[in-house]
Amino acid sequence: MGKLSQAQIKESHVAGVDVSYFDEQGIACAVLLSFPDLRLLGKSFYCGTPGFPYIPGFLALREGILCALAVRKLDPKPDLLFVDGAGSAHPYNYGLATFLEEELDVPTIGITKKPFVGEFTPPPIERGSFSYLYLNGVKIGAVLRTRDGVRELFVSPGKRLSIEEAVRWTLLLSQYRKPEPIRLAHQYSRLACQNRRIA
DNA sequence: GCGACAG
DNA sequence: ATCTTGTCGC
Repeated sequence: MGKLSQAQIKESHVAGVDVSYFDEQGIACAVLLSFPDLRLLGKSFYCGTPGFPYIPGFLALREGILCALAVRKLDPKPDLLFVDGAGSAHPYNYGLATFLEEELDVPTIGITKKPFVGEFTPPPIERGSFSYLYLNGVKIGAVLRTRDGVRELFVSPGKRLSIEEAVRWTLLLSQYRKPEPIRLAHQYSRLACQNRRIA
C-alpha cells in the first residue's frame, strides 16, 4: 500500500469514479489503476436512484453516495481518487470531490470540463502549462492543458492536496485530455447504461 | 428582477 | 448528464 507523496513518487493505487444515467437511474463506476504503470487492476459498479435532483452547487448531494458506494467496492482502497466534479473550485468550497475526500478519507482531485465559478486567463497551448482560477482574489483551482492544443481542464483538489500537487498528479495520469482514471470510469459507467437499454 | 450555473 | 455519425486533423 503505497503512500502518496510528491517528493518520492512510488507505487500506489489510483482510482477514478464517474456516474452515467438512464431513465432516472444512475450507475456509478469506479476503476482502480496501478501507478505509475497505469494498468487497470479492477472496476466496480453501484446502481441506484439519485436521492436529489441536479442543482448546480449541490452535485455532491446527487452523486456523492453513489460514487462513494462504488469506490468502497474497490480493493485495495486507493491512495488517490479522481472525481468528475469540482473540489475547491466551488462557491462554498464543497464540490463533489471535496465531499468524497471526507466521506472516503482519501485524497481527491476534482476535474471539470467547464469552470463552475471563478475567473482565469487561458494557459498557453502546450501540454503542462496552466494558470490559476480565482474567486474573490483567492486561488481555488488550476486551468490545465493536458495535451497540446486541446481544450483546458479545470483542476481543484479536496482539502489535503495543494493545487500544485493536484496539477502534477493530473499530468502524470493524463494520456488524453482527461486523466485515465476518469476517462475509464466514464467509459465503463456509460457502457453499463448502454447494456441496460437493450436489456 | 435577470442571467449564469460542475454533472 | 442525455438525444447522436461521420468526419476533419494531428
